[in-house]
Amino acid sequence: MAFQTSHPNLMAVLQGRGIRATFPRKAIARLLEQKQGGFTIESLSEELPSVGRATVYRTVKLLLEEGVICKLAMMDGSHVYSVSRAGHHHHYVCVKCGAVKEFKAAEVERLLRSLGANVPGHLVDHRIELYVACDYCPTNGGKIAVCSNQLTHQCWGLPSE
Amino acid sequence: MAFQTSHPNLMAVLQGRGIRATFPRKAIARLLEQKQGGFTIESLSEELPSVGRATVYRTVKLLLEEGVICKLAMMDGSHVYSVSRAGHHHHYVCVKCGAVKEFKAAEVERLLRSLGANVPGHLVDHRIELYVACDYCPTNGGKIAVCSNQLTHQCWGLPSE
DNA sequence: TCTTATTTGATATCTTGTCTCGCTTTCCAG
DNA sequence: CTGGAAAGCGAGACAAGATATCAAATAAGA
Repeated sequence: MAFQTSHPNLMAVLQGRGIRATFPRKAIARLLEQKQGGFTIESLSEELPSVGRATVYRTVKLLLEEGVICKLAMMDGSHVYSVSRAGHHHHYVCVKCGAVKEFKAAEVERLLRSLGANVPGHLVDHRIELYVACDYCPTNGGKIAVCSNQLTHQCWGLPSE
Repeated sequence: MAFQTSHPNLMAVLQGRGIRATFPRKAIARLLEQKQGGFTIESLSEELPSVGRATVYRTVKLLLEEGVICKLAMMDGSHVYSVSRAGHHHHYVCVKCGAVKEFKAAEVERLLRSLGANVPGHLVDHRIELYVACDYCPTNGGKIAVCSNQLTHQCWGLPSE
């Protein structure tokens, strides 16, 4: 299992695709580069009241298409996003506070290859999410908004860089 | 990997919980017991025009709570349901026609146990979905509604019981 | 059969996300 | 530096999926 915490320059990623560096996009990129845990569109929008909701959705979609953030499904079907710091990976998600932690495991890839061999057709993609109740998290109804960066940080016991 | 095709009596499951056997519920249960592949709320509602949408949602929710059907996320975030015939299992989903096939694999369970050991907290649940493009399926924009029972059946090459 | 609590369907509402459109901003050619 | 075409913006309309409301209908035990 390997963890990586490089902080990509999200705006640069978009510009590399010929996308203009506007004020709203830079604000979103800057904010996300600092995020430790997961985030929702809702929470992003609240943290950037000067940016329109539509623009938040549009920018998140662009970042998703570039593969620098991930969209994951919570147990209740709602979505949480997280900045993708490693290459291909999967996620632990705290069902209490919505914190997200990436993990990579060679066994998972091996397993997928073996499962794919039994399929009538071919494997196109997959979704693997592990839902965790973090002992350090206060129960707060699963609303990520209540969970500050410090909390999501602490939740997974990450080093406070 | 093991497959099971028992057809549970869905209405009986609900009655066991003290829920009344009304006409709409019996109609939904009867229909689902015959379903081979996945289904959407939309498709259910179309097949049972005499049953109100709200009742379809309500009954599906009851069945979900009883654990006799599964709700899975497609790649685009939309949802497909399938009647759960085995115990704990995961799913192959055809991204072309929405057909769903259950699978059980001891390796998956082993892997989950090992991953769970590395978690700061405890594993509450997980989600594993494999997206497959079935060679036998006509491309139809991913709309399950176009895919009759025969088609989903044939899609996975199941024996025609 | 009677009675009551449950369930239903129509419809309103809510949530999440996309689309539209007039105005603003970016950024490059000149 | 500009000037202007093209890209991007925000507000709000719209769409899809799902839940809540409530008067009327109905299941099921007395």
